[in-house]
Amino acid sequence: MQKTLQSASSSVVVGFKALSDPIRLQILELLRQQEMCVCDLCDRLNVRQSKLSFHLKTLKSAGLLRSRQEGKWVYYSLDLPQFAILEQYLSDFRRFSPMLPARVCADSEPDS
Amino acid sequence: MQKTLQSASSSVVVGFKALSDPIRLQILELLRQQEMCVCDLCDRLNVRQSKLSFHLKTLKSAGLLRSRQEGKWVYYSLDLPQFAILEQYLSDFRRFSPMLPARVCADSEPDS
DNA sequence: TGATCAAATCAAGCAAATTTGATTTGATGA
DNA sequence: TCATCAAATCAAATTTGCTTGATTTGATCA
Repeated sequence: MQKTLQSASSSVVVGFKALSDPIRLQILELLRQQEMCVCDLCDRLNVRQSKLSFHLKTLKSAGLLRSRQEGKWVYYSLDLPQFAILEQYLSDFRRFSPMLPARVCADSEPDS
Repeated sequence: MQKTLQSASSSVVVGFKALSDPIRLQILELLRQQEMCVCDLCDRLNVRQSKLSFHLKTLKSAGLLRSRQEGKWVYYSLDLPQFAILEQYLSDFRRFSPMLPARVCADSEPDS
């Protein structure tokens, strides 16, 4: 059973799941510009702190964010390598799809 | 309010959501090789027909699959342009992230 | 027309993710 | 030590997504 490429490792599923929420994409888009602390993100996104904390945890678990503590504050920033992995997973679909014509759906036994 | 790039259009969220399920990734990986009808996918993935139908609909709504009817059968295949859009969305994070150093979290008024 | 088969749809039940408000943790500084 | 503040955690309520079995739709063919 040869696999053409990687077979949906769970880190890919987790990555895409992390990307599948509007608030989380907004977080990422803000952090694309610069590292930010939780309180800043709260202000800019206008969401409650516990809610933000939940989504930050989701993104961090997925490997998309890193965090760093400085005094009372915790700064979050993008963890770019994981973005590259997901990007690669997607690009493989385009690169290796043979664009074959229809496969005839033989009702049963292929019978040589 | 200038947006650095696209701002998480809902089609991107829907796309990533569609990609965030193991069964759906398996479907895509099978279809990377060739177009297939629902019954073939059922056999190969060993899932019930109604379940598969649900996931195929999810993928198609997200723009990742196309379908084509031929007699009693419906053939599904990858819809590659949408893959490229999601790929582009991800790659923009890597391309335009300035990798700035820490942003100091000034408690309140910036006070010049 | 009626039988058959592939696929879609539907409603009900179940599982997982999200939101909310309250509480806890942990660092800072008086 | 105590007060304060940023952030994480928790339990409960809610919402959303998934699964299942049954039914419906629609095409084919006798």
